Amino acid sequence: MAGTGTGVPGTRRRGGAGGRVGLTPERIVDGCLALLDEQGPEAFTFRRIGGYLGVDPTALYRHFRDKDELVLAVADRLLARALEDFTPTGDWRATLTDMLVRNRTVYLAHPEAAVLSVSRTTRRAAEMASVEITLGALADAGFPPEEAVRYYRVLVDFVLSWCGLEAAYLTLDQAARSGDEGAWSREYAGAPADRYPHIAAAAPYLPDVTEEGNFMLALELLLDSIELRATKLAAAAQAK
Amino acid sequence: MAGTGTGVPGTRRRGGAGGRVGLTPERIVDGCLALLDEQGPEAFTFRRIGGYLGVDPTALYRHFRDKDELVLAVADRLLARALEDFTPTGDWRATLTDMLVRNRTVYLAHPEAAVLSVSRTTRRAAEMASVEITLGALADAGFPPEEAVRYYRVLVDFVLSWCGLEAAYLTLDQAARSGDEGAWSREYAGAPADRYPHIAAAAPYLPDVTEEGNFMLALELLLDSIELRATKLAAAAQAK
DNA sequence: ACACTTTTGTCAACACCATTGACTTCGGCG
DNA sequence: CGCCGAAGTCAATGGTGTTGACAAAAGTGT
Repeated sequence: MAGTGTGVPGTRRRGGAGGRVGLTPERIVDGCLALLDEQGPEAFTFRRIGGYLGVDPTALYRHFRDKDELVLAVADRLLARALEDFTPTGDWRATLTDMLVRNRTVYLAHPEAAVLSVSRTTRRAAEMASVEITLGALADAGFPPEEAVRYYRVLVDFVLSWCGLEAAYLTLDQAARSGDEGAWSREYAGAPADRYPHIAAAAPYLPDVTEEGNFMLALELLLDSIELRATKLAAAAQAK
Repeated sequence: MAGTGTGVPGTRRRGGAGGRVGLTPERIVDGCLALLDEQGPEAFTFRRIGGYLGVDPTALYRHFRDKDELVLAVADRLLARALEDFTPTGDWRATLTDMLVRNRTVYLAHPEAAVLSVSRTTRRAAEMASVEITLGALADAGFPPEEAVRYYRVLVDFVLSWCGLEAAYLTLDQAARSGDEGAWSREYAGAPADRYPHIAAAAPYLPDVTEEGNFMLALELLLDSIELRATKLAAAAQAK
């Protein structure tokens, strides 16, 4: 049944497709992103998306089999957006940093989509491009493919998992967040100093740690080690 | 309200508490873990938990204000289990490694519970103990509190997020997993070598990366950098 | 031009979810 | 013994994703 008709294959809607085309996957995805920006993550609902697009909620099922597929579509749009105006430089470390930071930025801009998508692999164009860039940068650093693969996996799993956690955190509703974030420093500061001396000593500095700075520090630590190994590798090759 | 009565404070149920005590928070949490292990994460429902414990679902509200509080209790139970037979050694790096590996082991043993709990901060006994140990190890390494706090946050967020991703991956249903995991190496191996030369070169080595080895490498990279900074710090202190 | 097929949106309904309030039952304390 | 608060039950509410039967619209084949 699918693939019948006389239309040229590859065109937008081949031969015999009818219906009022007021709704497209693209428009739906755009609507989801706009809706998520305006209202919170709790607005990511078929009913509210439908209402936002002026359409019956179940009409979305004509374009996406279920909610998971819709989420993946939104996620893939985000990945593509992260690479939109990206140009790798000659510095492999700057290239890696730039790309990972871009990924984080785009994920955190739409946390609920990130939460559901970081654990999924799309294997589409945007993802392939990211992988190629990462592996290329590691090759520039001087690593042979079998070693570059290991660092690549560390870096990609690092950024995906980290963003997943941050995004999950942003997705918590108000009650849970106020219970969490605010109380961190407050409750830790109130810890009995005799039972938890190190916590008591460290508590005053806890609010100084920002999410952004925390991510950047972790990334810096990882890249420091990788760079160190690269220089050692180069030195060994030199010596031989 | 709380703390009234004539009973000895600290006893199980103080003075004037009545009712048939067939249900305790401990029993509920145990039931949740057992239920999550037997059936999937989709079993984490007041209705199904109640049915599993042979009790009305709404009875749980007598012990936990809402579902979120129940999740926190489960999360803290996992943390406590990770610390059960833990004894820090004199080597700060070995201590950190041991504890983080323990956390991962416990989380991956209960992936469904891990997914729900890694993004939450419990601020309860087990978590406090973990934090104290971590900060203590970093203090042993020679870091002042304001710097130890930063590395502590990196390490805890690293292990939580990483385990969250691994656990989320383990909990994917069959359809999504077969779509994901198998195709990784397979589809990347089939990538056109002219468009993705680095992927083509690295593809043969991709199956060599195990989840366990990947985690250990990431942890090693982080600790390498931290240790390096510790030695530099010690050298600077020596020179002065 | 007309019937036909396929798509697209609508409507009503189902099953499940967390959560609430009123009600019953129980147990220890005064 | 009577009381009062705690523990458990029951029914109901408003929300969710998802499904199936139906109606209208747009292109195609003849």
